Amino acid sequence: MSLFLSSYENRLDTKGRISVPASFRSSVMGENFQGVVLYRSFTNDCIEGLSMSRMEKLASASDQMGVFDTELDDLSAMLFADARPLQFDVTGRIVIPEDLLKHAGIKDTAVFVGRGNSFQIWNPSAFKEAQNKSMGNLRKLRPNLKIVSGN
Amino acid sequence: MSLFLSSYENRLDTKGRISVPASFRSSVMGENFQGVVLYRSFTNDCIEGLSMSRMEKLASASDQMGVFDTELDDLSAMLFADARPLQFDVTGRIVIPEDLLKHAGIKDTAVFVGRGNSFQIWNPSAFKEAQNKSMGNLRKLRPNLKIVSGN
DNA sequence: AATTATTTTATGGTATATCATGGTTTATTA
DNA sequence: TAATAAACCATGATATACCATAAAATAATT
Repeated sequence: MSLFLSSYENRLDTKGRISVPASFRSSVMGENFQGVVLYRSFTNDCIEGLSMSRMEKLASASDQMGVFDTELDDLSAMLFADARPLQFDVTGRIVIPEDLLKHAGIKDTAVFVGRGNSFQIWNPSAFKEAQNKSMGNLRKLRPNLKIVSGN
Repeated sequence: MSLFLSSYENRLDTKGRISVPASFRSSVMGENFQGVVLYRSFTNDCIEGLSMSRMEKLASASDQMGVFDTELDDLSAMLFADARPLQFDVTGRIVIPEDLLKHAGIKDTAVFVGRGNSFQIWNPSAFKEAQNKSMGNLRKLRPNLKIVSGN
């Protein structure tokens, strides 16, 4: 499974359909579930996205840990209850459920934001704001920030 | 076997019949028992649900451990005694036994809640309450909560 | 490098199938 | 035979499969 990288701004049509960026689709290529899993972010006003294979990994992890870790149990419970498996149509679109759109404040345009093993879907202006904010935080905390270079 | 994901609110008809969500049905597709196994939750006022194949896995697991762990033995004994195998009808409905409904306080509407490898059936308002509670727990314990990212 | 051709991708609209739900009839069994 | 449960049939709402076009990106050609 390849990574979710870069950002793409796409439009929703009248039925709430939206194209998943082609590069995001290809990172799910070869898996048996041709689609993504979405859920409302617990921490931000945005939608979180995962591949089904990753979701399955989380399931087996929480299966084994759950007995001992009630916190993790709460977490995974919320996650699985909220998670929406959404299959691509022939042209690579999904329809994002109403409550998810509402949670992210998305109306007619959305940004898909790569996050490596996952991705997020944002209202475009909300994303810019959040981005500025975290950029500000970075500058504040690390005036001489350098990206680690390593092979 | 695919995962039980998302939540679905369905209605019971006058005979106690209720549609098992199509996506839950499809996660049992291909198994020889076309239905689910239900039992009263030990920890919550709700009904627990499993596929038959998973029930069988639990059986063999407790077979191996049970000899040494009397607690686990008691637990699995209760589980097997209480478990009800319920076959789908042609349209994908089941009738949930009276005592299970009573235990979960379900009257005319129920929510099927995905939990990964299992699911639960709740009274809608009771579920909302429980969900708020565990969300509260999470925020309290982990203000900077992040979903596990790893392999 | 500029232009054209070809493929991929995004978007819009319509038709079809699926699903949840209700009702009716036939079998079971107490 | 009355009561109960299982099989059968019907339907409105909704989602998804299908078809068509526009825009963009890539490749090919001059």
